[in-house]
Amino acid sequence: VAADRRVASIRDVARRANVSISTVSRVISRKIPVDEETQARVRKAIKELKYKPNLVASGLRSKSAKSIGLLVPRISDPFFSSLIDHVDRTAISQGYNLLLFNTHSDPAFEEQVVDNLLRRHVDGIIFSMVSDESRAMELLTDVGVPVVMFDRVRPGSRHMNLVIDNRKAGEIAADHLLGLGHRSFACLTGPLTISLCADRLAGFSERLERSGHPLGTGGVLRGDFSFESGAAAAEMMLRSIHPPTAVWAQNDLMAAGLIKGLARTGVRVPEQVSVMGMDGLIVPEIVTPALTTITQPVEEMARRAVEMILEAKNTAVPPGEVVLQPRLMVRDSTTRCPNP
Amino acid sequence: VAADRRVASIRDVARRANVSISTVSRVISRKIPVDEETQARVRKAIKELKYKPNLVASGLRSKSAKSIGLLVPRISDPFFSSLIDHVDRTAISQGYNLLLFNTHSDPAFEEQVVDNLLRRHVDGIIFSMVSDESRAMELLTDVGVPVVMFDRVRPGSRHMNLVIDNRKAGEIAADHLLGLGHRSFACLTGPLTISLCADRLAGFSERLERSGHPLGTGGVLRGDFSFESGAAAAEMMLRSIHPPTAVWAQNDLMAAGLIKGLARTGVRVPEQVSVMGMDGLIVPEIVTPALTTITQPVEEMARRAVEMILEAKNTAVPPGEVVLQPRLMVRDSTTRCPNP
DNA sequence: TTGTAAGCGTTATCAT
DNA sequence: ATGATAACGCTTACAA
Repeated sequence: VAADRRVASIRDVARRANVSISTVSRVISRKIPVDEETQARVRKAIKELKYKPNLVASGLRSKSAKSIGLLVPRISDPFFSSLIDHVDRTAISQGYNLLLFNTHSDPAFEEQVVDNLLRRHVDGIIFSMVSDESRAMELLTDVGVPVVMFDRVRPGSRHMNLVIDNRKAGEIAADHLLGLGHRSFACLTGPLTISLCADRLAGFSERLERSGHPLGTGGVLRGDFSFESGAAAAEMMLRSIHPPTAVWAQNDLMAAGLIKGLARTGVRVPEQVSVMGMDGLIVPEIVTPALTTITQPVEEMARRAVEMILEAKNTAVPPGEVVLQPRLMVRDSTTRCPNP
Repeated sequence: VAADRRVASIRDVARRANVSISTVSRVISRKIPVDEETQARVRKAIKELKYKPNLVASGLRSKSAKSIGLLVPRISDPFFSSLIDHVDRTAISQGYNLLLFNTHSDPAFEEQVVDNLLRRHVDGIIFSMVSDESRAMELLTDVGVPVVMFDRVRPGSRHMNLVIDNRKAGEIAADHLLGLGHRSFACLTGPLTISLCADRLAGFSERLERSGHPLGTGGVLRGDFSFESGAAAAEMMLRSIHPPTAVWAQNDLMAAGLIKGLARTGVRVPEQVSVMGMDGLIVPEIVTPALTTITQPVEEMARRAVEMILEAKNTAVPPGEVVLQPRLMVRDSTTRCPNP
C-alpha cells in the first residue's frame, strides 16, 4: 500500500545541515567548489534524510530532465527490443533514462505519440518511423531538441540520420546466393512504403540483374516483417511457375515464418530452397536450420544514436548522417543450388 | 539540427487569448466550467501557437507526471518485451507514459536503478525483481507511490503483488507429460534464487512424486532462462544414467536451446524426448518442432498491473494480491512415451 | 566559499 | 466564470 509520506526536499537538507539550499545544490552537482567541512555536513544530512534530488523539479528549472525519448514501431520485434535494451544501457551510463513509446506501426498513432512525447521535454529523441509517409517527421521540426532518425529515414530530413547501408545489405545477400550457384530468386520484403525495404530490394535485385539472373515476375513477395507474413509467403512462392531456389527475407522473423511455411508443404530448407534473413538477433539460432542472415550492428547503432544526441547537445556541429555496415553471417539455411 | 526556438507557454496563450493563465489551465483540464466563448478564444490561441502543455512543469506542481516506471530484468527476453509492449498499450490508453528500466538481472545494478527511478517521481512502479535476494524491495517501502511487484514476488511484501500461479504451472506440465505415458522426467529451471522458479519446480516435482515417478537425481537441470543455458543443459541431460524421456523447461527460450542441443547430438524431439516450455510468446511457433508450452496471460497481466496502480491511486482499498492462471498449449514437441 | 532571490511552467487557493 | 498569486523543488545569476 502506498503511504503518503512526504519525501525530504532540498530545503530539509539545507535546514538540517545549517546551510542554504544553494550550497546543498552545489554539493550535489559538484560543479562549484564547496568547503570540505560543510560538504561533509551536507552529505551527512542527505544520508540521514534519505534525500533524493527531484528530477522533475530540476528538469523544469534546468530544462534537462536527463531523459531520452525512444520511439519504435513495435516493441516486441526482436530487432527493436534488442535496440531498446542497448539504448537503455548507453543512456543510463550517461545518466539518462528512457521514455519508451510504441507507435504500433500506425501513422495515426505515431502522430499522437509524437505529440505526447513533445510535452515531456526530453533531452533528445531517437525515432524509428513507421513509414516514409509518416507525417510525424514534420511534427518534429524545430522542436528544440536533437532528433535522431533511426533506421528508417527519409531523404531531405533536417534531423540527424542513423542508418545502415541497406542497399549494401541487399547486395551482400545477392552475392552470397549467387556464389552458391543459385539462378532463380525471390525477395520477401517488408512494406515497400518503408524506404529501407525498397533500398534492400534495390540492392538485391540490381545485383541479380547485373549477373544476368534478374528477379522475375513473382520474385517480389510482400510481407510486413511478421512471422505470419513469412509463413503466408511460402504458399505464394510455391504457386509460381518457376519457384525460386533461393529466397532472401528482409528480416529473420519472416525468414523463420517462410521456413515454417515451406516445411508445412514438405519443402526442405536448405536442401530444396535456400533461405536467408536479416537482423541477426536470437531468431537465427532458434530456428531450424539455423538461419544464414545479414546482421545489423544493433549495439553500435544504439550507442551511436545516444552519442549523436549528446554531441548535438554539447557541440556546435552535430553529426548529420551516420551510416553503419551490415555483415553476412553464414549458418545452415543456405547451401549450393541443387539443380544448377 | 536542433534549433533553440523557445516553445510557447501557457502565458503566451493567455496573453493571446486575453485571459488569465488560470483560465487557460481550466480550458485544458476541463475540470472547471469555462464560458463557451472564452473557451473558443483560448483554443484558437492554443492552435495558433501550437501550444503543448509542459508535463514536467505540471508534474512538479500537481505531483503527477503521468508516468509509470517499469523495471524488468531483461528487456530483450521475449516475455518481458511482450510485457513492455502491453504495459505501454494500457498505460498510454490512460494517458500515462512509460519510463523503462533494465536491471540486467543484476542485484547491484537493480538497486542503483531503483534509486534512480525514485528521483523521477513516477505515479506508480511495476517491478519484476531480479531475485528473492533483491534488497531493492526494501528501497521501495514507504516511497509514497503504488508499487506492483510483478511476476517475481516475495512473501510478506507490503506492496501489491501480481503473479501467476506458478505451482499450478508445474502441475499442468507434469500432468500433460504423465498423461502421455512418460515415466522419467527432468526439469530445466531458472535460477532457484527466484521464488517463481522454485514454485514451478515444486508443483512439477510434487505432482510427479504423487504419481509414483519422482524426479530422480539429475532430474533438476539449472539454467538461467537463456537459450544458451538450454543448449548446455542438453549435454548434462544425456550424460545421466537414465536419461529422461520428457523435459519441462521453465521458459521457451531454454526449451528452444534444449531442442537445439539435443539435435546436435542426434536426439530427436519429440520422437525420443518430449520437450515442453513456458511463456507462449513467439518462440513456440518459431521453433521446430513447434513447442508445447504453458502460456502466461501477458496481456491480462500487463493490463491488471496498470489497473492496480490506478486503483491504488484512486481508491481507499487497493488490491493486495492478484493471481492469474497459466494455460496448457499443446503443439508438436511432446508425444507419447516411446518405450513405456 | 556561501547566501539571497528570481525564475522554470504549471496547478491550486483564494478572491472578485 | 474569471483573475491574482502563491506554491511545487530545484538551478543559477548576483551579492556578500
